[in-house]
Amino acid sequence: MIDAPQNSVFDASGHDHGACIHDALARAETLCQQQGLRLTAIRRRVLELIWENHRPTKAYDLLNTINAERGNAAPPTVYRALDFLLDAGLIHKIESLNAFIGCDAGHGDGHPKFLICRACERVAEIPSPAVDNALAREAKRAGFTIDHETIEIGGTCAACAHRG
Amino acid sequence: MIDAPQNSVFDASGHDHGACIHDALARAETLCQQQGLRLTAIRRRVLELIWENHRPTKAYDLLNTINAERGNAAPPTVYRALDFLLDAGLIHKIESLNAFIGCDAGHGDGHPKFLICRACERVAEIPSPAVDNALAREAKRAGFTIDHETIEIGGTCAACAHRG
DNA sequence: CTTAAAATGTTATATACTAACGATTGAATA
DNA sequence: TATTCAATCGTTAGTATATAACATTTTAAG
Repeated sequence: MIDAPQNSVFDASGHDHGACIHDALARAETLCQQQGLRLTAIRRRVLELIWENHRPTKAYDLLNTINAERGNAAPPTVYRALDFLLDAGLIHKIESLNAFIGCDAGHGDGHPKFLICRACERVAEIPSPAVDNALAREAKRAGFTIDHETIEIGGTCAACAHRG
Repeated sequence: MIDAPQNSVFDASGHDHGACIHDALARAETLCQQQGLRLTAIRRRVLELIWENHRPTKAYDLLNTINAERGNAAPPTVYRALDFLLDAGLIHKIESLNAFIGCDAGHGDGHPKFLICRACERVAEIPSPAVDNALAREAKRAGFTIDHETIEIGGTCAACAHRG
């Protein structure tokens, strides 16, 4: 009963973290190559740190790490890398946490939506055509054209609820 | 003067702005009286400024205004008033803008959801049981217990789209 | 090679928010 | 009415988040 829950979007069982990071970086390399974008050393390292952390990661935590490694990072160093990664669709910003998380490519064509566990700080990026459709209907009713959706659902994941 | 769009949740036609502010403050007075909360001068003024602006309003804009009026406001002056108003449900925070807007009491029991026009900066608070239900189903599927929803849809309102 | 654009380094500053503690106010009641 | 305790507010200081502006370096294209 202490095991991680099965069949959950938060499920980490069978998760090879090293492979997960590696895959994310490989996907980033491919995407940048395809789009003619430059995944420079700093940008790559920032993306890697975000995936290593595997939780919403703060800009200044990245800054401190990079500084420890290279010694000469200032805020713009990190924010510029983050801006690049956001524009490339390789990370998402969690507005309600002022933090950043890797895009897990699980949301397909829809807008990204996040379940955020306040207990373990993990985030699940979920697809939901039903939510997208409902929002599209509301927007249409209002004559509103959607550019971007910020959908961040805070609460408690199954595993943390079980732990009490 | 900004043109008033027609037939929209953004619709401001037939909108008597003075009455709108007055009504919001009257609702606040009533609610505080009912709940035994104290709508002090600062809190009342902050709420009034937010409604006067009728757009997402930044804490430091409030601070500057209050300072011009009273001369001795510091950040905690404004943030404490904002915390009170948030707790009382009289305003909402728009996370994607780090700004605050009056609660228009239009969302009923559901979680608040916002359509945010990037052109005119106006915000419509929309109810949508369909969205709430779809999210509830997704959460249930994931074994996730929802505490709070941040739903902020950015885009262009009908009036701004028409203006080109 | 040259050069223009992109990326990065660097300094400074703006914006967002909170901790801590003393002073004041106000409502409840001795 | 005086006392008192909690809520509110004033004030100082500090931390966290993010951007402006301009100099320098790197890179890809001509």
